[in-house]
Amino acid sequence: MASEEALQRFYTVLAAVPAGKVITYGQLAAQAGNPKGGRWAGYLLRHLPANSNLPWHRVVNAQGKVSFPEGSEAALRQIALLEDEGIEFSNSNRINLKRFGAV
DNA sequence: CGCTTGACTAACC
DNA sequence: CGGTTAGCCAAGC
Repeated sequence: MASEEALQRFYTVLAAVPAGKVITYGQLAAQAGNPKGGRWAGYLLRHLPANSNLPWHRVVNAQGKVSFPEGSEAALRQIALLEDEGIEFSNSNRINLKRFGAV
């Protein structure tokens, strides 16, 4: 089914994101075959298998920011992982997608 | 089958 | 730049 193929592409693309780079939900969904599946990407990431080695932390929204409320443990964890990979954050926890964008 | 919800995005004001 | 509206996708009830 196309859905399963899209899902496979989604995981493939996500796994293909190099360390030190980030990708937006929209781009991720677009490369997975759903140019308008931004929400779909978010849904999948949210229901991601716990024992997967997928770099979910390299996925940020179009604003170059974490899609979690600032201060939340999930957001802090993601930011910490990204910084550990060399990603730099601006004064507002924003990432320069022009520099760190995987696309 | 139809409405609501959600880790989204772009356009508009 | 912040708040609102509309569009899209898939899952849950």
